[in-house]
Amino acid sequence: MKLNSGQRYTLSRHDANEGGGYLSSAMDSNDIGELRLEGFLPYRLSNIAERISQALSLIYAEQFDLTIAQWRILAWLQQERTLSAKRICELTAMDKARVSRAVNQLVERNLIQRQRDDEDQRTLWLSLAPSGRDLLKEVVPRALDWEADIVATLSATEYRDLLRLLSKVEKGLARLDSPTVSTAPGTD
Amino acid sequence: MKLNSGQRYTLSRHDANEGGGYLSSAMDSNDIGELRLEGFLPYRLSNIAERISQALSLIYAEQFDLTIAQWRILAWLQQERTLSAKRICELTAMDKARVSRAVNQLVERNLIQRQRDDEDQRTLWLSLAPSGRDLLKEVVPRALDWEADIVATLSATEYRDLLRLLSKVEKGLARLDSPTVSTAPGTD
DNA sequence: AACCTATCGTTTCAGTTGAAACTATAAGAC
DNA sequence: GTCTTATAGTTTCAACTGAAACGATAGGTT
Repeated sequence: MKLNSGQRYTLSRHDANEGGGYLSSAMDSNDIGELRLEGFLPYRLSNIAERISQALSLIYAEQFDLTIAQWRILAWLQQERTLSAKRICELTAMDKARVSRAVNQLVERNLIQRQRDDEDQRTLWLSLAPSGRDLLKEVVPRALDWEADIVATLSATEYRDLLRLLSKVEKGLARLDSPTVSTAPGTD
Repeated sequence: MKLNSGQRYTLSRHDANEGGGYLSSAMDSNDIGELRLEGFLPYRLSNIAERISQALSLIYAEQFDLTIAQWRILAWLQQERTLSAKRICELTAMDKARVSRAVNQLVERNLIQRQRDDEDQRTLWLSLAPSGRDLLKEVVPRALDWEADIVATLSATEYRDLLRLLSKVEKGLARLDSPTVSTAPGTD
């Protein structure tokens, strides 16, 4: 299988897509060593995600004075009741410095509360403060309303399919992120 | 239709999702004024996109000393032969300062060329230099290979569906991005 | 010609970011 | 007890970012 215009490279984790020749857009590109960005998933995803984030952050920022980091933390706390900063890092894929700063700003604004763990003085448990809960009651409907507008072009089935396919991509990602567990029992 | 736990808000661009009750995840949340992030498309997209970008940028950065901005510009130039900085801004959703700096770095490294338009001295036409073309011949196969690994969990149909659904979302976005044309003749 | 407005790209500057250093706590080894 | 190593979260610092100001060019009006 001629993978890419004679170029050789060493680490090929998969040898071939057993179907052969599907994944049309990307594979077509591959055959001649060129890239068609419209068919390159990383590009498409980050492009769309960035546009959406930019547009959505207008709601967070202008109307509620929240950064994206702050909003994400609030949203997760609303869902999980209580979380450590470390867990938030994992959930949001933000680094701990960013999380630390956003958390501090939220605490200063009295939107969330911080409490030391009794058994491990290093960890702080974060949870929504009443005013944070109130704020979310205003932001969340707007965010959901806005999302509904965006996806109005999709049918119910398409919407579900999209989420499902994204989950699959996420799984593929996780598989590569932890290549050490290749033969492990698997925690899924 | 009870949209969100009694909260009222003024600008609701759509009145109802005529299907009613579909978009399960998001709409379920909406009914009780809470947000389930797993079903919130903006969150899912930016989360996955960020993880992918982070992972992919290891290839660009560590092995080829390219920032994401630089890589995007190279990839677009490979595809379009010649572009102005302005057009690159539109294509990549990056602001012009960022593009300007990335372009300068690429010119310094002799990966791209810059040439003034004869008729309009303000615009500079950018194109790949031979060494830039050579570099891409190395990077592109790796990027495509990496992508193939990620989407190996998807069937050919699923992969195409995903791209198609992303396009639909993009269209929804574009529709909202230009809300000024609501009553105008419409430039679509 | 002079003037006004618009556009392309660069630069400035203040705010944000993340890698690495750091502080404080924990837990195991001796 | 004292080491040593590990972990949670903070802070430092240098790099990056983007909004706004800028310089240069274009095109229209008078």
